[in-house]
Formats: sequence, structure tokens, C-alpha cells
Amino acid sequence: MVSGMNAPASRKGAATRDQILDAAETAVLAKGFAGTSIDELIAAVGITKSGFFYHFKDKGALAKALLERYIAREDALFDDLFSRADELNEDPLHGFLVGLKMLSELLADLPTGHPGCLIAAYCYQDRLFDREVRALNTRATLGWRRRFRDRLDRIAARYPLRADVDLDDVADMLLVVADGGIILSKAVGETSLLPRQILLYRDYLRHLFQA
Amino acid sequence: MVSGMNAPASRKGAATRDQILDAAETAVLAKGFAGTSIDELIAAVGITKSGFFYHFKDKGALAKALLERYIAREDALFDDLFSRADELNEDPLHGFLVGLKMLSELLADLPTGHPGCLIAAYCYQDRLFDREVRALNTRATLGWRRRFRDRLDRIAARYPLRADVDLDDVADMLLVVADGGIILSKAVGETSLLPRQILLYRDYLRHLFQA
DNA sequence: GAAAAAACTGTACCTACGGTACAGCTTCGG
DNA sequence: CCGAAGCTGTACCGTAGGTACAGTTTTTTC
Repeated sequence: MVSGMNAPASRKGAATRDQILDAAETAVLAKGFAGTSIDELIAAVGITKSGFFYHFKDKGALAKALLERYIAREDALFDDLFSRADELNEDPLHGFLVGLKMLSELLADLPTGHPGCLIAAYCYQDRLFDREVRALNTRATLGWRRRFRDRLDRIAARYPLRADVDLDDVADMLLVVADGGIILSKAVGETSLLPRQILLYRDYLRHLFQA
Repeated sequence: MVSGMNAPASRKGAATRDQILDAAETAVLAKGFAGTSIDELIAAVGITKSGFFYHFKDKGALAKALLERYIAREDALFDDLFSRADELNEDPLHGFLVGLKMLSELLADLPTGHPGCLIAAYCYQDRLFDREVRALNTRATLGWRRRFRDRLDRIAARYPLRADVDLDDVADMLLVVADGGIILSKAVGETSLLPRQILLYRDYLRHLFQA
């Protein structure tokens, strides 16, 4: 049960493993993957180097586990957010607009700003990772495109599209605005930049589907 | 003349220095800053370690020089692009729209896709750099905000804004879409994604200022 | 409560990289 | 032909990633 799926919570090792991943995620988003040393992670968690290598066979296994956990959490967040928005609203357009509003508020409530997107971090360091990890990145992104594209299709079935745009591109644009917003938020040091950009995307959607 | 401003082209050292920066930029965008070794740079350029340290007192000086050159080049590109668009067009809105079209086409013509934005790469590794470098990043980004904000103000003087949006946010959104577009382009491996996202931003601008 | 599996620790060692120090050589413009 | 610019060569240090593996403690299971 060293590598592979998340161990059942009953096992103690899973807690340590998660602590390592927590420390690693923070560090990788602040210093990059190569800039994150195993020594600092074990110091943060309070284990030895041997303990680290018990959980991850090498640094590459850490990279993969980190990304897998991140993707699973983001998926769960989107599931939760937009299913709640759907419950509040019958109409697919209004449901999406409500979901985006909730997303923006959720991001605005992060006191120190968004910590960063692991997908983006990995993209800017992709030569450090093997094919498997890069494929994971691609697959997750395409999955999110499909997720939002499906919602846009449901909206387009009821509302006319007021511009000649590809709905895949419009779906991508949410992730584009989110990832770009995180970067600009970090660059200028304004935590409110990201949630405001999400609202701009929301406004564009209204424009696209409504009078 | 070791550090500081770009040396005059007549000096041979400037050519070597630029070669180091070329190799470094490619490597940093692919593997991150910490993942880029000085050894690989000197191997790529064909000099010795001593030669490297003749040009840069340490790796931090390389980071700073790299970012300075990148910012100067991007500034020059924006100057060139939008001044050409302005010459073709009297109207500020149409001028901006033409400039965005040209930007999109320029990005579409890159055969292997956009190599990446150094600002974004540095944001995701900012703990590796000193205050000076981080301040440079912030200043450049704010400069670009101001640049586009000024154009938007000139547009808003002639065209009514069709939504309750902050023009600083709209200005930021171009960089947001560009940086986010680069990331998604890399993530899904579609070089055409970024130029298409620029066109979506262009479409949003039309929506915002026209009927 | 004992056996077995899980979750570690400790020690030793290797290579690569960032960095420092400094002496010497070569090339080129004035 | 001199002096500065632009390097090379050598030697050395500390830290980090990684390997190997034997031993120990903790937890789970029967």
C-alpha cells in the first residue's frame, strides 16, 4: 500500500502521507518542484528521509501523487459547487451564472488569496515530469473542458448564441480566466483580482446568451 | 560592464551573455528556475563555468537579467503591435480590435506554440527570488495594466460601456487571457488555443462597447 | 495478547549542482 | 603593443537527491 490509490483512513500511514503532500503542495506552488527539497518536507512533517521514501519511491512518485490529489479535490469542488447551483435553479444559464457567482465569492473569501493552481505550476515545469504525469495534466484539463462544455450545450439548447464562437473555447475560457487570474493576482498582489475576473467571465457569458 | 544595462553590441561579451540568456529562458520555461542548472547552460553555449560567472555574479543575477530582458522585449512588442494598429485606424476601438487581431495572428503563427510567459513562471516560483526581482514583476504587470487601461479610457470616451465593469479589470483581462491561454495551450497541447482565446477577449470587448 | 504487517528510524555512501577563489591565457580595439 | 575584456583551468566546499538495507517501533488483525 505504498503507492497507488489513497489508503483507507483507518491506516495511520495515510495521515503522514497527507501531511507530506500538504507540505509539498505549499512548497511547490511557492518555489517550484525542483526548488522544493525533500529535506524541507521531512523537517516540516517531522519524519526522517527513510520515512519519506517509505511513502514515495522517489520524487517523481511525490509529483504524481500531488497532482492526483489536486485533480481529485478540484473535481470534487466543481461537483459540489455547480450541483448546489443547479439545485437552486432550474434554468441551465441561471444555474451556471449562480455557480460562477458562488465560485467568485468562494475565491474572494480566501484571506491570503488563491495559493495557486498545480496544473499551471506543472505546465511551467513539465520537462521535470514523466509522460504519465503530463498525460494526467492533459486528461484533467480536457475533463474540465468537457464538464463546462456540457453545461454550455444545455444552455445553448434554450438560448440563442449571440456571437460566432466555439463553445469549446468558451468552456476553456473559464479555466483560462481562472489560471490567468491567479497569476495576475500573484503578480500585482491583489487577492481580489481573481474573483473579479471570474465575474467578468460571467458577464461575458450573459452577453453571449442574453439580449 | 559585467552586470547592469545591456552592453553595446560591439562588445563580444554581449553576444555570449545573450546566448546564455537564450538558453536560460528556454530552460526556465520548460523546467523551472531551480530545475535549470548552470552546467546545462554552459554546455549549451559552449563556455566554462568560469565564463558564466564572469557574466553573472550568481544565479540570482541571471534571474534578474532574464526577467529584465523579457519585460523589455514584451514592451517593445506591444509598442510595435499597437502603434501599427493605430496607424491603420483612427478610431480607438477599431484600433484596439485590429491590434488584438494582429496579436492573435502573431501567436497563431508560432509553429511550436508560445514558449511561455516568464512573468507567470516567476509567479509560480517567487520564493526563489529576492524582493528586487519580485518588484520588477509587479511593476511590469502594473505597467501593462496602465497601457491597456489608457486605450480603454480613450475608447470609453467615444463609446458607451454596455455593462457595469471596472476598466482596470477589463485591461487586466487581456493579460489574464494571455497567461491563462498559454497554460491551457500547454496543458492540452493545442497551439491554436491561445490565439482563439485572444479572439474571445476581442469579442467580449466588442460586446462591451458596441450594440 | 501474540503474530504479522505497517510505519517508520539510522547509517552509510554516491553523484550532481551551486558557489567560491584565483591564477593564467587569449583576443581585440585603440 | 598595451591594457582591458572575455574568457579557461583547477581545486575545493556544502547541500540535495537518491540508493541500500538492516533494525525498531507502532498498529492492525486474528
